[in-house]
Amino acid sequence: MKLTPVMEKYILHWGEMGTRWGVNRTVAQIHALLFLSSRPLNAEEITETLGVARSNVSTSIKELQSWGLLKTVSQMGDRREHFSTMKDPWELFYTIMEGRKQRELDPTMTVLRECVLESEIDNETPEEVKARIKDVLEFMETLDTWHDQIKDLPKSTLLKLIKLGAKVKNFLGKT
Amino acid sequence: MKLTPVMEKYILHWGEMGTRWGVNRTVAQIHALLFLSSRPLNAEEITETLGVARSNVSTSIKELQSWGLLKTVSQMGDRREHFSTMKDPWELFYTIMEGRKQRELDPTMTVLRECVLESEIDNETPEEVKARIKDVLEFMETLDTWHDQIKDLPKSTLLKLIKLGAKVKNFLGKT
DNA sequence: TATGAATTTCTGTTAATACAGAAATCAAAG
DNA sequence: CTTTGATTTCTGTATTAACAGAAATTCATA
Repeated sequence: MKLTPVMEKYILHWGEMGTRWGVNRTVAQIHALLFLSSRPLNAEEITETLGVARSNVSTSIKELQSWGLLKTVSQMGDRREHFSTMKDPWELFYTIMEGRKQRELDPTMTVLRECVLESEIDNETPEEVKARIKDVLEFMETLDTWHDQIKDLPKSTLLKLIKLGAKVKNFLGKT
Repeated sequence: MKLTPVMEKYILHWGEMGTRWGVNRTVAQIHALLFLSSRPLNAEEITETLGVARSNVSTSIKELQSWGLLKTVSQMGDRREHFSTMKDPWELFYTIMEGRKQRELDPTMTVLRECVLESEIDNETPEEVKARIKDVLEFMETLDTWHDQIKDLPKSTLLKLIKLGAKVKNFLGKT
């Protein structure tokens, strides 16, 4: 697939950002490419367009799939799998949030619960520390609940909620 | 500073999580240590407690400071600087959000705006691609506005907003 | 301004990660 | 059962990041 300079810029930047999010450059670049592409691409096309190793593409596709970011499309008369991704930034955002929740929030809450349990019986962890850990756990549980509540809301509702946020601020600002 | 097994577990886990967020392990561990600590610690104490190189602590402290996560405290009769961090998870969360916004959202919006401008005049970027990039930019601007609106809200107000979110969901669910 | 303690910067080493290319495995169609 | 194309796994290399120790710098105090 032929990239225009702007598409290249977009993809390269996305790749850089990816490294800040704990996914490697190639993974982020592939996602950006599929996001811009008007049609599903197969692994070979991705390899050629981005100029990375075929094997790298294979690994990265698996990674993107584990995030639930890829749709796999079979085309008539072509054995090769073709990949595409969601075009709606909101949907994308949610999917990534879901992934982060599973990879970061859930395991952390598990560890924190263990910490709370163990500190109840170890007779050496200071009360202050116990309380602090409980605070973090509670905070994360609130985030988790919130995530649960909004994860299925349609985009339009979410936008309303955001505007609501603004109103609450204005209201509170005047009192 | 002496760590109990639970504190150690907490700090080690936080370090692991740090690597998923683009900060290195030591940075995250130092932050976790200061978070649990009942008093500000100096660089030497941090070094001994975590068993990492003194120079590493120095670099990591600078990194944490650049995120606005450290308070520096001078103690009477002690030339050394002592460091502490916020104890309120919400405040912490906001501070990190602010940092991420500056490091990720802001530069990305800049690049996207450049992409939009350049694609207006390059006569080669497909309309579809232009639209897609604009969508992402618009999405990020919405996030940015939202961030602006809620960043100064007190914790209590935010909690109310979250509960409101639940109500909106329930309401919509019934119609 | 000289001194000494503390911090920061510099340098070399080690460890971890990203990556390409080759080899092996798998799956569908004839 | 074989062929063909695709994916996955394996292996070696290169790049990046983490780290320790040494050197240099900073800064408060005398």
